[in-house]
Amino acid sequence: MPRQALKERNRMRIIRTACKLFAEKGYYNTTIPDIAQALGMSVGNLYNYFESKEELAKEIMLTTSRIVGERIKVINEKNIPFKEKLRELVRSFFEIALKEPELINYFLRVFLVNREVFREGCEGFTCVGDVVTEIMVLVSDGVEKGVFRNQSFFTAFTTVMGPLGGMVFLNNEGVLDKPLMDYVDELTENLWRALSAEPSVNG
Amino acid sequence: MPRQALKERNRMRIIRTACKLFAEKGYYNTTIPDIAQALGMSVGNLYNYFESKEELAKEIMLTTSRIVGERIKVINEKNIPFKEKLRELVRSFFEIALKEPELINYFLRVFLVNREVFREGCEGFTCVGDVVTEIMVLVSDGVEKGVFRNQSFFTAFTTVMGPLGGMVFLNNEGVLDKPLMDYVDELTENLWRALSAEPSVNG
Amino acid sequence: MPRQALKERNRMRIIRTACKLFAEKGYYNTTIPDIAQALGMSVGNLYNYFESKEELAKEIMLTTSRIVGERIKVINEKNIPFKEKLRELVRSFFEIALKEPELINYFLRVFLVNREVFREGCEGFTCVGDVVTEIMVLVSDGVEKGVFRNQSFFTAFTTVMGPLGGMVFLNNEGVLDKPLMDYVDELTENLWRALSAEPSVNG
Amino acid sequence: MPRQALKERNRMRIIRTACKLFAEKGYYNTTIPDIAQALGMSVGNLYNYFESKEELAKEIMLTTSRIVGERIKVINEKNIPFKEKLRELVRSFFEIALKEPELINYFLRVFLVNREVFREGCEGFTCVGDVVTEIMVLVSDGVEKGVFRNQSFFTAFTTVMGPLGGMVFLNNEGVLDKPLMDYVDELTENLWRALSAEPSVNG
DNA sequence: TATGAATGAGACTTCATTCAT
DNA sequence: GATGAATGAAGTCTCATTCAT
Repeated sequence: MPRQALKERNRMRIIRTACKLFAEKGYYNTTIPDIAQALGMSVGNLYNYFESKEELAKEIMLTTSRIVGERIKVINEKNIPFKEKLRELVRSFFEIALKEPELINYFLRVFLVNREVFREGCEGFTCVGDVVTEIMVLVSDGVEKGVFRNQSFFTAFTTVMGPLGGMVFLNNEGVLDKPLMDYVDELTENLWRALSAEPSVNG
Repeated sequence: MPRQALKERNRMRIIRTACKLFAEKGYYNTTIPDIAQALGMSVGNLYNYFESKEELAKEIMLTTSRIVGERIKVINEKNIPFKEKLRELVRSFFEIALKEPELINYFLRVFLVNREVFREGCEGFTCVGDVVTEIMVLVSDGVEKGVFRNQSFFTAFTTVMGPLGGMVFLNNEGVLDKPLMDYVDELTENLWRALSAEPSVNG
Repeated sequence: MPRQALKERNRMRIIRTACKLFAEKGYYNTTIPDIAQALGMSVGNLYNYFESKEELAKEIMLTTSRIVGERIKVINEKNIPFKEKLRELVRSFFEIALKEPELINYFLRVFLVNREVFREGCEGFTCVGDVVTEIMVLVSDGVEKGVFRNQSFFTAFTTVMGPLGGMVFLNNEGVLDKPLMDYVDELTENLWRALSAEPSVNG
Repeated sequence: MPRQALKERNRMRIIRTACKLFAEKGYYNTTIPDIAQALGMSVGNLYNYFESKEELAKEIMLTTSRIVGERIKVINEKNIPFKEKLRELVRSFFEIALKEPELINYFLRVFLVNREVFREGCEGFTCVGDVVTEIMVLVSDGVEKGVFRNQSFFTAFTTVMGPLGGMVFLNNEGVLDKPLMDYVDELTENLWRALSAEPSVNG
């Protein structure tokens, strides 16, 4: 394998491992030696790949956002009714939270919270652009097709992502009384009704 | 003023000041000397009031939750339609976020994120019980009156609180293109539709 | 009760309580608040009786030495053979160690070890003079009567007190396989032979 | 020199230096920065070698006990009368106390006194096993050969070590009126008589 | 005399980062 | 590229002592 490819392979290994640790223990409770040890690599060598802990955190967010964004993109490209798109989104989000929890938890526990870390270089959500973009596509497609009410992107975005994040959080905390997946339909119904253009009698 | 009352007054001053700092800079970026300095008090004396940084953080969450819970309680006790209750909730939440941002931000930036800090002593959301209770009352009242669909408390809870938290977060980040208060109606409409028992044609 | 007497009574209570705490936990692991709490007294008031932690420690040693010294004096004044005096000394020392362990342990764990605390004001063993004096009397009486060999006071002193302290230490550590009192005769025999003027064949 | 060996060399340097400081000033009066400064090393680096002050203290005791144990072992292996073995023991102990006082003083001023530090990991005198073992060998050899009276190991142990420690202590305190070495014969005589199997007229 | 809140110096420990090998 | 010993600033917490009440 060429030099360059080996380095890239290592880079990805570091990102994945560090992502897991950060997501589990939080940014400030994960030390560089922790990460190095989990990788079976020396501390010094880590710095050959990332110039600082902060930069590593940003790279992880970029990569993670790209991965999650692609999953949503697949849904967007499906030729199914919008209510089913929402259901797929919920299901897919929950599935990631269960199978690759670090992807969602990194977002919830590292990105959303340690704003100071992402201040420079992630202005205006650059670092999570891929996810934001796909949600934007989902919503504006629906509006364009007359399926969703026309509304500010921000309310639509939080209306969708807020509950998703919330359910995953509660699941992580172990307070849900059923498996996460059992909430898919109920939550989908809420999201659908929230966004749908269908008339509401008292609305 | 008696000794006891003075001490209690001081305790509250510490809680309020520390809450602001934690909410602004995050738990790990706020040091005990920072708090002491903001209070014009010695570091050692802080420890006469709270036995550790963690314990202080928990007390803040308890107090904060009690304050916010009472605001919601006022709404719950109003004799107005449920859609208006939701609107009041959104308005009230946004108002707090604007006037006393530390109350909401402490929750978003400290409690939700630094789980390790609240592990012992806040099991099962004891520390935020007051807020959770009032939301629960709001929802189950609505269900009882046939105004809201019957659904799992958890989905209802995240459906309401997720978007609220999300909007405040975006406002903090400065990405919204209008003042936060301008989103009240739009968001209320989403929440109302999401919970409402009114028929949805395709639902 | 007159003012003066009340104060003296309190002084003794402080000395006894502090002695116990110091003996149990060591000088540096016992805080002034610890002592105040054990006394049900305020920290500030403690300083009305002793001007510093060090001074308190010295007063304790003086008092303790006086108490132990008196016990030995009683033995010295008995009209019994010297071997029996040694046996009484061992028995008495062990008895104190069992019934009022703080008296011996204060000496072993506080006085002998934290020399810096007793540097000023306890020069040349002033603080434990009473015990030293009585041991000196015991030995020189024996020498005078021709029962003990004439030897340097220091070797005689350590020959007697070293093993006594050692046995109490081992007992505290819980490593002895019999009750402390069961070692009285064996140890007495050693001490007697060590000091005795009787001829030793190979000596 | 290989990395590994350098690290080990450093480890020993730390142990020796810290031993001296602890022995001179006591455990609680010796700070980590004190030790680091004496070593010309940074505080942080000390923690690359020992994970806490307590652990360092235990390692020192182990090493020190090993060194002293070996000195006694040499005596045990000599082919000389037991009285001479005792004399050699006394002489050797005093010699160490004079030339490498930290070895004995660490034992007297740190180990014997700060029991809380050695509670975990040094149960049952594990940390000073080497010295205890050699004394045990000396005594039981003598008993076996019929030179010493048969007696409980504990009384024999304290009968020997108590006076040795006592003399060194008095020497440290500067109260002896002759050089420490001048007491060798007198003390040997005491120890010999204390342990010897030879008949004692009144015994 | 009695109280206990307040002080502030200082203790132990952690950790991102560097750099000689 | 890889190693890990070394740095040193900074964090949390402790505690003898004081002093206004």
